[in-house]
Amino acid sequence: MPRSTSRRRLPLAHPAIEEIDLLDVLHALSDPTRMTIVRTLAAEPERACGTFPVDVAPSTLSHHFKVLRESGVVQQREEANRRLTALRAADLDERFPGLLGTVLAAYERTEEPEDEEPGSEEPENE
Amino acid sequence: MPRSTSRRRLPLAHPAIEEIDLLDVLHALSDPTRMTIVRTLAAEPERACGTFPVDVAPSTLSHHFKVLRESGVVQQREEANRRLTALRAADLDERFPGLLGTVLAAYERTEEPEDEEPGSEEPENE
DNA sequence: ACGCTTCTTCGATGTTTGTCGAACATCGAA
DNA sequence: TTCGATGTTCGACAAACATCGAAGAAGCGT
Repeated sequence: MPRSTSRRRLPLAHPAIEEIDLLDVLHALSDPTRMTIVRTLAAEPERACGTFPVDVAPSTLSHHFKVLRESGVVQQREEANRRLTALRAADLDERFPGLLGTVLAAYERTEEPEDEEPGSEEPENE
Repeated sequence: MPRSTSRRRLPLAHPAIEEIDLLDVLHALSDPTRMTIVRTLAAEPERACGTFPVDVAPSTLSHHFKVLRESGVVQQREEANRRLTALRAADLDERFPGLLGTVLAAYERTEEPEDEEPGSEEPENE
């Protein structure tokens, strides 16, 4: 059996900062599941794939991570048998200043109550 | 014969400000043709459908306007023969402060040279 | 009344997308 | 090495989407 030493170890192609396309980012953010992932990531530095508060099959989740990664929104690194995902907040902010923050703020403003926030959960009154 | 007086005159259903959905807006903005429309509109108060610098069939254009209108990004009104489209910049800014401006700025930052800008066309040097 | 301009609606078409289950790969632990 | 936990890749599939051409509707001009 060909021991390719590791297949998941392949560089995990992330786009360079200058390669990040705005339309790709907007598209990546326009899906509910992916937006949840991004919001969750905004509150934590890093997180394993399987630990996100989304309700889809593992393979579907994997697909969404691929979209987010290839659009430059998130970054993934291998750690043992897990894959840790992080927001590329700084990179995005360099490429598109203020964009991520504005989008995130816009989302939170919309879904204020009765929405289990992944990060802080202070009951905000509108 | 029922003179409905006009069919295109129907209110042209636009979502109310509070009805505007962020994910719908992001999706609307994630298409190249629609982004061009929005950019064009950002430079002018109003414009007729057929006068946008996009290269698609009229029916396709109509479809894109529908997406933009139903997501709350643009507003359309009848004027004689034509349908005038305008950006709902103020509404969007009330709903999602800063979003439109940030996205637009992000786009311009990306496509600096060799992109025929719909608005001003001074040869800017990067 | 007739035609011209503008724009929409209606299929049709081919592509992309979100979703799943099954199978596979990797790593750590027993 | 055998297991279990984690994730990915591979079809498959239905729904959504961008696109077009043809046909239709409204209004302006002649």
